[in-house]
Amino acid sequence: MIPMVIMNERSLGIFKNVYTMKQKPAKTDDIPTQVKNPDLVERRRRQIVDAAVNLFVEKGFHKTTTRQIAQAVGFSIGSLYEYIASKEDVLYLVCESIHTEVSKGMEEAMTRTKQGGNALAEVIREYFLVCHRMSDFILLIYQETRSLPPQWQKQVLENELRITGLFIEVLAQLVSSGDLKLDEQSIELAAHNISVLGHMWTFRRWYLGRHYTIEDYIEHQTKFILGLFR
Amino acid sequence: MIPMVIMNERSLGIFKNVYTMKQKPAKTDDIPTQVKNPDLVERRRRQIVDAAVNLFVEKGFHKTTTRQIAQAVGFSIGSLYEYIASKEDVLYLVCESIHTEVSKGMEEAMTRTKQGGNALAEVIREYFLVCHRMSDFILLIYQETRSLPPQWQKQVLENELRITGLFIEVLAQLVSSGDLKLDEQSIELAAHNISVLGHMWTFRRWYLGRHYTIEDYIEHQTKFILGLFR
DNA sequence: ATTATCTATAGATCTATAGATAATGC
DNA sequence: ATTATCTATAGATCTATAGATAATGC
Repeated sequence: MIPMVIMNERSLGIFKNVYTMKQKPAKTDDIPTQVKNPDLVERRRRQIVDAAVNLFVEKGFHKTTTRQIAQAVGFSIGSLYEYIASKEDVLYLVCESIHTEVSKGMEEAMTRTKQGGNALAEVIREYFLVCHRMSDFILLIYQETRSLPPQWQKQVLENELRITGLFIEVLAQLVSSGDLKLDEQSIELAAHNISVLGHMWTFRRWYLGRHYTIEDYIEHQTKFILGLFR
Repeated sequence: MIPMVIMNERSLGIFKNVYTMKQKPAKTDDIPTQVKNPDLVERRRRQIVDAAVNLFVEKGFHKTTTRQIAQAVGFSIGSLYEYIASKEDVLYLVCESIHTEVSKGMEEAMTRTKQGGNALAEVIREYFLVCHRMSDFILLIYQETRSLPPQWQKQVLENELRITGLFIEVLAQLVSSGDLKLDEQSIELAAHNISVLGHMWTFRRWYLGRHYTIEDYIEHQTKFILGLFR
């Protein structure tokens, strides 16, 4: 379950509905299949995703062929097309799965830190660690979202907003508890900044990774972000 | 000419050679051509870049065909291959040209603001405006750098570092003039952050552009970045 | 003669499907 | 009988080049 963003509606009215969009019906309904057994479809699609995500990370979407995907999964090209209708479908399944993984990581982090004193620093830390673990996959989303058909592209972008919404939630709580004084727009932009600084570790890792550990990075960036609130 | 990063070597020794890498010989030397006249090569390649960049922005690199590029330039597929040796060459020319454009914008900005009182805010402003103007093209680099052959990929990443180096330079001057107290690593990361927050406007524009003008964005982000230095 | 450009196409893929085969359950 | 899987290939590209043609300069 994706936690809804809880916020003070009076002070944060503009965020209503933007960061809380319901998820579309599960992917099983979106992508046509010739196979009747739903459990089998789910299982096989998980296999497809597991094989494809590695190929996409390694060679990119366009340079990976449907045959390579089928081979990596361990069945024939014909069978692959029983579970999807096009190559783009595989990319969508992959993007979906990555976002689910990130969301799951963040949910765990949120419940683990909700009670703590310095909630913001804790959440930033957990988020950055998720970005660290998911580095290759987040990068993939940056690079290949545009290869998706428009309606799915939109869905991936909404997923990004949902994660940004988690930071809005934390910041809004700090505001309503009086620990922080920020207007609506500043809260929103700060939340986007946190999201993107997490991603920065993934797409500048070719440089940062050679000069900083993830712990260095978290420490410095947390100081930087909290600098706003002095 | 790319301005070298001038810095206090004692206090900023670790940056030596990393952000100041010399540019490789001009692209004309890197990419083979069948045509003898160098002026013609340069002129035609400019035409190729102008046509290709728009196609790549519109459809992406992989979904653009060499025939479409040739047609958009206005000559035959055969002629196209007199000026390049592979489709990847066109992508490299495009990436090169985008970086040259961004660098040019930043150089102008740097000379225009160097004398001013609040140098950092001015430079940030000018940089963000460059990102705004070059939005589609910076996004393209994020998406397609990985489609380049490794040696050119590396060159594109070095170009990114050069731009980050400009911010290091400005920050280092503030430090040496006593207006700012920051250690080496914090300066470096702050410079990366500024670079990436400029890019953020390009890759989250689908959302931010509907809620903020570029002026709003500059105002808020400048406050955010300067927050570090109170 | 030399340089630049064009036409026509070789050669290599790659996606997606039709039709055949094997496995499963009544 | 029904469902899942496989083999073989149609059909559609797409990159890159060979060889022919046109333009330029001595």
